[in-house]
Amino acid sequence: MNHDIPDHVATFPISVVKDLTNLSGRQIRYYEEQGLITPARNEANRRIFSLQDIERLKKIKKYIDQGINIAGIKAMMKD
DNA sequence: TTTCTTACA
DNA sequence: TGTAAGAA
Repeated sequence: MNHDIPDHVATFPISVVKDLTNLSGRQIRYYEEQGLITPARNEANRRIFSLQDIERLKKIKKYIDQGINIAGIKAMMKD
């Protein structure tokens, strides 16, 4: 049986993402507002994140911890 | 109980 | 960025 979760499939609620990234809910929502991440939404308008979203946030946190601002991060991660 | 949006002493 | 409020 395949128990792996495809990295592009969104399944985690924000509470899990907070624990996995050490970012606050405020930060996670703000980064979405800034277009750095685009998590999906479920029928209840709840954000649901994929492993890809989580890796992206970890990368963002790394930059934030280095003192880089949103504009700078946007430029570097502009995919 | 958890998450969402909006607003700001 | 944190936190308060009110809604869902």
